[in-house]
Amino acid sequence: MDSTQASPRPAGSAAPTDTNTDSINTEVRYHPAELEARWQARWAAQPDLYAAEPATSSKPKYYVLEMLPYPSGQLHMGHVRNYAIGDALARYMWMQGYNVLHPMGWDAFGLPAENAALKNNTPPREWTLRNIAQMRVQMEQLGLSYDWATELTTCLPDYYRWNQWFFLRMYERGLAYRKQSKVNWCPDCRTVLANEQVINGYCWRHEDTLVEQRELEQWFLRTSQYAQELLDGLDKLDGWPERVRTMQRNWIGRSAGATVAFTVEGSDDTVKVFTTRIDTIFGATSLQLAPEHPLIRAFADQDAELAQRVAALLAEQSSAREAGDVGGGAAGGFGNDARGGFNDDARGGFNDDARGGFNDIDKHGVFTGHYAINPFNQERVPVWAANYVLLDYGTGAIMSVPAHDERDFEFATKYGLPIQQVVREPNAGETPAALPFVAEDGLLVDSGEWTGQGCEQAQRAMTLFAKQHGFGEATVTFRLKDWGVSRQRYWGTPIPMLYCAKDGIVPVPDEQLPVLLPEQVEITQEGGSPLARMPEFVNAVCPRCGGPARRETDTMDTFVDSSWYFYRYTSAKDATAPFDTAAVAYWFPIDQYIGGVEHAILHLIYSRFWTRVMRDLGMIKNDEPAARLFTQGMVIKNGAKMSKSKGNVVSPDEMIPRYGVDSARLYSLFAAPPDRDLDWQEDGVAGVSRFLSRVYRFVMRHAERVHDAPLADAVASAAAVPLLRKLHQTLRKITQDFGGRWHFNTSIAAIMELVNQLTAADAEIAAGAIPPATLARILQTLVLMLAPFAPHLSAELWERLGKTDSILRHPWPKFDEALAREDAIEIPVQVNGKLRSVIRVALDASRDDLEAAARADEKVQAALKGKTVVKVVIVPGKLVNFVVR
RNA sequence: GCGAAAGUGGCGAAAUUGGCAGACGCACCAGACUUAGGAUCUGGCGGGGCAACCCGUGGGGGUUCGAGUCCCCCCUUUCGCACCA
Repeated sequence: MDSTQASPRPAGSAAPTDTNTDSINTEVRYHPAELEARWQARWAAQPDLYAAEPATSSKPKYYVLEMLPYPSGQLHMGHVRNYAIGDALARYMWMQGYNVLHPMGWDAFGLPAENAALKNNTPPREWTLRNIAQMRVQMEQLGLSYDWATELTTCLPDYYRWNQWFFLRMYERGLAYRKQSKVNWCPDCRTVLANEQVINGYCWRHEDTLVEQRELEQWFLRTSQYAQELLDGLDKLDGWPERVRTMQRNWIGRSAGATVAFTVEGSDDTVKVFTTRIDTIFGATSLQLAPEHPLIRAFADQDAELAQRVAALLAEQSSAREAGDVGGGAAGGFGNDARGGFNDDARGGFNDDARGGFNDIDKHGVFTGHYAINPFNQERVPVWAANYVLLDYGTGAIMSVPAHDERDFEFATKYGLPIQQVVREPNAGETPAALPFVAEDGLLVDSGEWTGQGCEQAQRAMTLFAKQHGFGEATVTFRLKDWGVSRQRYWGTPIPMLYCAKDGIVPVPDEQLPVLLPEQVEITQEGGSPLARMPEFVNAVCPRCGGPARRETDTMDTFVDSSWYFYRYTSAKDATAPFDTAAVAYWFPIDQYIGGVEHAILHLIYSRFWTRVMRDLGMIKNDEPAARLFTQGMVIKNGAKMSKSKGNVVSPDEMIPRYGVDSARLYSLFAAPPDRDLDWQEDGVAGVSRFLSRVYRFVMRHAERVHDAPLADAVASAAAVPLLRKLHQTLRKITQDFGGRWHFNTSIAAIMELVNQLTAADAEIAAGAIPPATLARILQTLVLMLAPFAPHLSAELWERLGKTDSILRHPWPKFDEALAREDAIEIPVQVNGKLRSVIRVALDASRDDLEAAARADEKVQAALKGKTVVKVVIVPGKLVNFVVR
């Protein structure tokens, strides 16, 4: 920023004046670029301008946060919209007297930096830090009210060392563990992915890349331990969108039922099945096991032909998955989604109909030749391997009840397995329901001692019976699995673990943290983490025995970084702890969190988990990170999501020189309600810019008149009455919008209406029809109302009005209900529900007054002529309706 | 397939509880001021009709004095879930 701009020019010489002599054109004109640069320089000279007061402040606190971005290097209008919403709220809350925390940071680890390193031969750290510097300049140009003193960058050791610290704490408590298991492998990322990062079988970053399953040893965090609590907590999160809560409920996927052990005939082995319908167990006509089930393996080991058929089943399964890929290929590149927050990592556009087909693949199965015994009725049932049974859900085995389950019915029909009905419709005499009959309101038949019971009663009784006889128990199953956090990538937090030949897995001691990520590293296309090829990183000393140890070379999922970052903003420079617990106790939970809905499952479930872990470590008191969540809509252009591949990305760098920051921001709030998608139209930005220009010229025309005037609402002239009324109506609406619906588009429309009315009275005002004290009130209130939305223009005009205090902390004005009240209102008069006239009556006109006034109206009389009035509907303050024949 | 949200002028959108449909803005049209206008100002702007008036909120029914708003059926779009036993 040019230092010569650091002080304001004296009033009157601010903007270049036009050379012509026209009376309107000689007026000062709105030059946003010059005005905004000047104010930004002034603000930059006050580094603590947006600093929150410490946690000891007596003011009520307000923590407003926008999701931190991935530093791609370029802001787009999705970011601008996200930040404009948060910034308006922060500024409003400051003016309302709150102690506001409004920080910003960088989600700076991640794959794009490695890709860029390969492409440009630039080290990931350098590329990332350069992008951050560029984007910070862009943010400063947007005039956003961030306290940069609390800025955090997740790829720097003073941040990621705490990822490692938390990892060790979780390891100590058994919440971080290592296991060999089947994991999701993205061949394009060349790393493992968490379940949350696989969407319909595809990689979340590579929407055309089918995720493979690999058997690997990996680090996991025990999210499943908190599954029930994460689910229960959703009921209390009434400040979160229902949509997000539903998505999380689906993801957690709680299912209550029972496990029942079937004995394998001719052996001591049992097969445990999970069922939510133990009441239908008398109708079980086979067991279906996942093809990968250990028992199937055991059978196959002794039966070459079976082994071959199971292998064929598995092969078919994977080829069916790939068939689902056909036709999905046109979806188009990375979803550089236009919403703000973590963006460039997030992809959109998953729901092409062409994909997802493999979810509904044909059912295939193989009979193993073995049988199992139903413990309830001692019947033999055949044991099958079936492709529709999932290994990693429940026990990987089911009892198949074709009469009462659609999938089992389909399978049994195909393979000719018996179908045994054990539940009938509750009302006798009805024609029997078609099978499969899946409702749970029926009565049991042919079910031994439970025959005649209702389904729910039987479920309880049969579960208890199984428990008492030692072959079953009530079981709750969750879809939510543990979070696989190992990544075979370089640009992430090193997992602070060592492998010693003698002592096994050994955690890095706290005092050796951070385990620094080496900066000089060769990024290649080869598989595996480049860290594994660096002896100076890998070779370490075992802290237990002093012998040689090998360092873990996997890094952490970048979602670890964003799982707790908002806590550190409260004490971002703390070198001794992840955060100051007293500061967190004051600031948490976040009062308002704002970001895109694409993290409804990912970031927002991980951070809810992390919060609970920290609570159980005794570090914090809150159960949830954020009391309120707002998911803003995307910015689209020409009917499509902004994306590089479509070439319709709009950068603030092109908008700002043309229209100014205030215009770009105001447009992003004006063009649509913030929760809806916004169609970017440059003409619309121009329109908003014209509006700000009208405000500027109007205030500047009359500013001199109000210098030194005391403020007064007192109505001293007839001309002032309608203007003051409109002023207070507008103020009331905006105040209510901030506290309620957040429909800033209509807030801004209301200010436009006010300005239209004021400029229409321009000549009167110029002629002195409004006393200076009243005019001062009007102009100041107008400027204050614009302050959350157009901070640069407001600051300028505030000063031009002769105010010397900072508008940033000036108290938000209070509306006056009496002044806002209309003294007369227009009431529609209908005849048979059709509008016939509008009458003007006193606000408190009685029913009789209304009817008399309506009947006196000429148009109403014409409409009633020759008709019989059957009824008159009168709603005082609303309408009059004559019902006639 | 299941669930949710949405569908209003040429465009973005308003209409907080059933009560004047289309606020506000864009685009467009006409005019003023101009040597000039991507500036500014004034007026117009859902459709039909000279008019009185009629029609109009995805389509069809219904409730009501009165429906964009409530109920039923259907269509379309978006989002979520989708062998979870």
